[in-house]
Amino acid sequence: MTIVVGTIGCVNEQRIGAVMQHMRARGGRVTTALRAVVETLDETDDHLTAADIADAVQERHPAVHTSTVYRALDRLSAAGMVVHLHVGHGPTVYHLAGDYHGHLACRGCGAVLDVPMALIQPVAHRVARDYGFALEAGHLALGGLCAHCAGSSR
Amino acid sequence: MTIVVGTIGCVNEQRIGAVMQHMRARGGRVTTALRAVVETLDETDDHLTAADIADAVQERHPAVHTSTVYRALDRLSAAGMVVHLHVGHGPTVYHLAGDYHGHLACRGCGAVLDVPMALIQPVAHRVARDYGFALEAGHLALGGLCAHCAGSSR
DNA sequence: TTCGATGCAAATAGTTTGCATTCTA
DNA sequence: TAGAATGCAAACTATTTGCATCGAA
Repeated sequence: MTIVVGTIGCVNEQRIGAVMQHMRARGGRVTTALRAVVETLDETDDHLTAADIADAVQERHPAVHTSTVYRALDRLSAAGMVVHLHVGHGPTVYHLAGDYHGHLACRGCGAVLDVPMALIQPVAHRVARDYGFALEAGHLALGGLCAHCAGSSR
Repeated sequence: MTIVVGTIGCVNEQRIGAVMQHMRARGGRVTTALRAVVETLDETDDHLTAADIADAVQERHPAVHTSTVYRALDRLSAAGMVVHLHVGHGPTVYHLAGDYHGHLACRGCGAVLDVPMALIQPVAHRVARDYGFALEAGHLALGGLCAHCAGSSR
């Protein structure tokens, strides 16, 4: 799979179409709101809050209500097309399900860093072995201070 | 009036006294509410939510308001005597600062497992080396499914 | 007797829900 | 045209804040 990393609006029509098709296949209906939510998530590499998504969607479709965005995200999550994660205090953030990666959240500036899952694997193995615990590391950000904030705080 | 703590209440008068003294030393005042919050945290090994703490405190001191509990927890956190962590969706949970440990939170049953920090160290080192990220692993629970829930879900 | 802490009420943020209506399949 | 999805308002949970009052040092 190719992920084009562009700054602005690199709409990946193919990927969006695939998501829509998947949603329809499982008995859901493809609506303006659903499509707009997926488009918004597709246009960025960031992790967006529900409010971010609602704002972006409403720019093009003012009638779409925030609660509809939440429901679309629920639907997409249930279908496994969207992943959400919790970042410390802050609100839940969402991104399209793609490569499975871990997250580092800086409590200084709020930035969320994606890290390869390989980095988390050793811990995942150990907690599985020692505690029988099935780690879902993509679902939660590890907290701390990023290089910049750690530097400026001393 | 003395109310004997029913069930288990392994009250550690020494530890509580130490916390109180520390709070006084830094210019704070030792109040009924503050003491009750610390006692509540001292009486358990669990990680309690603000609501849990408020309930327990109000059993003995009905006048203590929930917002006072939050303020006491803030004060104790600022002094480094209490640590809080975020567990997935759920509310923030608190415990007395003691040994520094990591947390595994089961999204099935909500249980929070304490794990020795040594288990997290390898990851902490790698993110420090590769990203300059200072991991604060005690502050966030790693999500997943505990042995029991993972077992019953298949 | 001062200033930190409290009680209360009210505000806030994030998210969910009930219900009548709309629109996709 | 059936029932999934929506818009809206209202509820809900967790937490914070303003302000007058109280009480520890």
